[in-house]
Amino acid sequence: MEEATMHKSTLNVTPLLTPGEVATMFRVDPKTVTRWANSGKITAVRTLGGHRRFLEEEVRELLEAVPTQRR
Amino acid sequence: MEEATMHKSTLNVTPLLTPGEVATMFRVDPKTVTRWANSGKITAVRTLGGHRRFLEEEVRELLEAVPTQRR
DNA sequence: AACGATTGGGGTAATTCGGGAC
DNA sequence: CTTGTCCGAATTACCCCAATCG
Repeated sequence: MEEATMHKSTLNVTPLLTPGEVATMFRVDPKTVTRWANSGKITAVRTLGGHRRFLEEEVRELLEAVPTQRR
Repeated sequence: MEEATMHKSTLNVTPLLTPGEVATMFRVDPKTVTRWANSGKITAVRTLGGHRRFLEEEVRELLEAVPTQRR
């Protein structure tokens, strides 16, 4: 579909994830994701109300980052 | 809103298990599961804090008993 | 405005980590 | 050779309640 005929606007938005979604992906508690953000282990964007949102791309990288074993 | 109900988009979810859960399923000590991971016998993903998470699918496969013959 | 679900603060239990030795 | 246990330290989970989200 061409841009001119698209109904929804094609804004360049970086996909964001909620704390709950990130928590699900890592199999941890949402509060744990919050602690990761506070300690600078993961980038966090804030809503105007103070809630955190996370970069989907960064999350996927962090999930793949640590492979398996080490001797 | 529940995870299953949210229409956020197809969030890539690979079901993960904690060391304790895997240990319970195999009826072994969690430390033993850690040893399996360190020796590369089972795949492990890491949380940002260094804790291990295991692939549920792989665990289920490993749990499958071979009645007639092993090895 | 009102509603259910989620999140953000805190505090306190429970797991997990790593090493090491038996 | 595998497994369970011991230890201290670090990480994570669960509890409350008020605020934000959609």
